[in-house]
Amino acid sequence: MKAERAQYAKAEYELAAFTKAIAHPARIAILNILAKHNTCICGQIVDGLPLAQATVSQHLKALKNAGLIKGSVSGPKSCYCINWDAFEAFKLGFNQLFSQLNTARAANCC
Amino acid sequence: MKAERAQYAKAEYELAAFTKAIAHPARIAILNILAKHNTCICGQIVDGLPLAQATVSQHLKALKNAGLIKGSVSGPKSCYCINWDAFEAFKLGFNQLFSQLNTARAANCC
DNA sequence: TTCTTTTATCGTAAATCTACGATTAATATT
DNA sequence: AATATTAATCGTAGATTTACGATAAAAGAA
Repeated sequence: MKAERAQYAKAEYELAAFTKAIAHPARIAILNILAKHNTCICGQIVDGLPLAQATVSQHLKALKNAGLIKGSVSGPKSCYCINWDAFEAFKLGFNQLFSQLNTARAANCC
Repeated sequence: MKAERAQYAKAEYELAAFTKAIAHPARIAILNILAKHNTCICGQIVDGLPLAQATVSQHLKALKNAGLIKGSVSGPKSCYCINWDAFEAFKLGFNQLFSQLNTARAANCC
C-alpha cells in the first residue's frame, strides 16, 4: 500500500469515515434498532441480530468510535443510543459535497 | 466467517452497499470532481488524485458497479458522470431509515 | 463469598480491500 | 502499417475487516 503520500480534503476524509462506519448491514441494523427505540437501550441488540455477541460488541465499538452512537457502560449492563448530532453533521457534509443535487443536472451526460 | 446464515432487511443491505461504495476518500474525491464538472468528463480524473492509474480505474469500477456513476467507454477514452438518480434514491433510503432525525429525540439518553 | 448475568476484549482464521506495476485492448495519429 | 495514447484488466502483496470461541471483567443475586 502506498505510504499515504498525498491527501484528500478534510471533508472527504470525514465523510468517508462516516460512511465507512455505516457500510455494513449489521451496523445499519443496529442503528435501526436504536432509532426505533429512540432512547437508551440496554442489551437486546444481540438478540435482534444474526451474529455472535462478540461480533455485535465489535460493531458497537465501531459505531461508537465513529461517534455515531453514545454508550454508557455500568457494570454488567451497557446502554446505547444514537448520537443524532453526528447524523446531522453527516447530513450537512453530504449535502455540502453534493449540493448540485436537485438543482442543475448535466443534460449532456452519458 | 459465518456462512451468512441470516439476513438483514433489504433496505439495510442497499444502504450498506451505497455507503460502502463511498466509504473511501478517493471515491468521494472522484465524485467531487464529477460533481463539479456536472457533465461527462473524459480522463482528467487520474491527474487529480494521488493514485496510480490502475487504482483509480479500480475505484471508478466500484462506483460504477454501485450505480453511483455512469460511464461510456469508447476506444481510448472514457467518459464518466454522476448518476444523480442513485443519489436521490440513497437520500430517500437514508431519510427513511432515520426519519426520527429532526423530530423527536430521546431526552432520557446517555 | 460464590454464582450468575452481561458485555468487553483477546486471539485468530478467512475474506475483502487497496494499492501497484505490467500487460492488454481499443482507437487515433503519423 | 507502425506508433502513440488512454483506460481497463491481471496478478499480487499487504492491510483491514469480519466473524467466532474463549476468556476476562464488573456488578447484582444467592
